[in-house]
Amino acid sequence: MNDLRKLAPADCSDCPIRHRAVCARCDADELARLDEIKYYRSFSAGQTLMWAGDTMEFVASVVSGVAALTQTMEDGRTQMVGILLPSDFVGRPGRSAAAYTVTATTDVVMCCFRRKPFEQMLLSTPHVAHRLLEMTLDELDAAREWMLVLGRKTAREKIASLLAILARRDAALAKDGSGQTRRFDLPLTREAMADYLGLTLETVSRQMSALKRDGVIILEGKRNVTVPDLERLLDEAGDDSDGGLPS
Amino acid sequence: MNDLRKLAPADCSDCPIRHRAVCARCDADELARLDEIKYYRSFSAGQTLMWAGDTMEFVASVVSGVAALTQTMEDGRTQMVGILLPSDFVGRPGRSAAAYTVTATTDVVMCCFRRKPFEQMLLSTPHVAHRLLEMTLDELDAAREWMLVLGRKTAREKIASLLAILARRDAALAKDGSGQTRRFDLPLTREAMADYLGLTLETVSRQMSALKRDGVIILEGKRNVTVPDLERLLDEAGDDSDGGLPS
DNA sequence: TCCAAATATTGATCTGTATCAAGGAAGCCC
DNA sequence: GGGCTTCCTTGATACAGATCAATATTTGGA
Repeated sequence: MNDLRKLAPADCSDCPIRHRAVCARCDADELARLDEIKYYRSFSAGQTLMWAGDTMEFVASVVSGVAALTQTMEDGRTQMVGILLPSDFVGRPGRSAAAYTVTATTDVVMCCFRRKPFEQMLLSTPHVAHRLLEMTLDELDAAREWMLVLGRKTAREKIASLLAILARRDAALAKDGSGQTRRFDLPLTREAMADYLGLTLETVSRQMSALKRDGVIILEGKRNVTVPDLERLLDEAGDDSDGGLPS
Repeated sequence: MNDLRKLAPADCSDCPIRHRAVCARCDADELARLDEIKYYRSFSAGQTLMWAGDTMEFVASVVSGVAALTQTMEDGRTQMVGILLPSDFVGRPGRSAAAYTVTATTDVVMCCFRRKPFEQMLLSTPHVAHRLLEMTLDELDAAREWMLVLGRKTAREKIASLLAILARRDAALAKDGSGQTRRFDLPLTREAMADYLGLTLETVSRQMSALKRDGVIILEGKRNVTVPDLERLLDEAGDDSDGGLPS
């Protein structure tokens, strides 16, 4: 995730998946086979798509919206372990039980593939397996980058890191390129941000206010964020200049 | 990592890789091809195998010893993002620059494959790619499990979580099965433990002392740990009974 | 065998974030 | 349009873990 490669291109608003996430190199025949085992599902904000431990009937890609992968301890402490943006893939071929709880944080449309036939296809279509390996390695990098955020950054740096990811993603989506000013809608509540960052929602709120007071971001309402100077934000995040993303 | 599947079986002390990590399903011909592009390298404790950003000439599997993947911020804050145990794989086919710094925490022997020919082999040998996908998914699960530890657990729970992982791994290696008492050598300094757990080394030391005082562990010297009651330790780690590992 | 360096322990104090608590703003249904 | 409900902000206080500091133990080399 957080990878430009995973963003839906403008010319496939219908199903970005077929073009990018799974079968960038599929021929017509292979696409037809995928179409056969594919179906769409919609979820509304707040809905849980699957619970950790559930049997998964499908693997899927996000067509639109944002979903969160979370792990929870017995006493209720919750950690978000991943965020699914359009074109991200969820599900683990070869394992039937879901490892995490998946919750829609906005309205979400998923493109699902029935698991068994998809696994068969993996075996017979090396470049699909290859693409999946590439995507999984990207996610592993993202998860490890996030470990640094969770383990070593201050609350302010954590917030800045999250905003930087969202600002870049949105800029890429909007294709407004290298414009200095970035403006986007937060797809997460303060509580969801806290769960992603290993903080409490009060601390998130305070740090958002502090970043606003210091002019690092401009807040209109609670969800609309403008970043007047991306460099400044990255600085606040403690990232060594480019944060590992191609731009 | 932290996966039983990745442990060297007793019958291939020479090179566990060929049997498990990469080519569990290779035929003689394929093994011969792998042998051609394979060589061994030794590193002594404390040595850095590669720096983040370095060009990697090879991908590799750990034959023996323990190595750490770390990320560092400009000001020196360091986070360990992975620990390489025997039979773990390191390197990213398709990308030449190393994403993390890799450091030997004990003496280490690696089984290296030259990168270019290995990538070729991946393309022509689907089950190797498949095995790699499986391993990468395991690592992703481990990384995400660790995100919960970093983001939400207390210092005491973090220490207990780390000890639990090491205790299980060692028990599996020693094949002493379900014996209640587990005894092993810590392959990490207090500082390395701190870097793994997102703590300071003083806090690690204090919590180790506290766990010792409370009878959760018995310490002989600084590095030899005995766990009289694994259940108790898992309890201290806050894990819901089995911590996600098969046993 | 002794010394120096590396590693670990323990204590005193400080501080960033959690926790507890009280409103305030925005959406949404009747 | 009033009154829920949900989400957010802000303040006061507490505490876990960081930091600063001193000492102890182990290791390795001459």
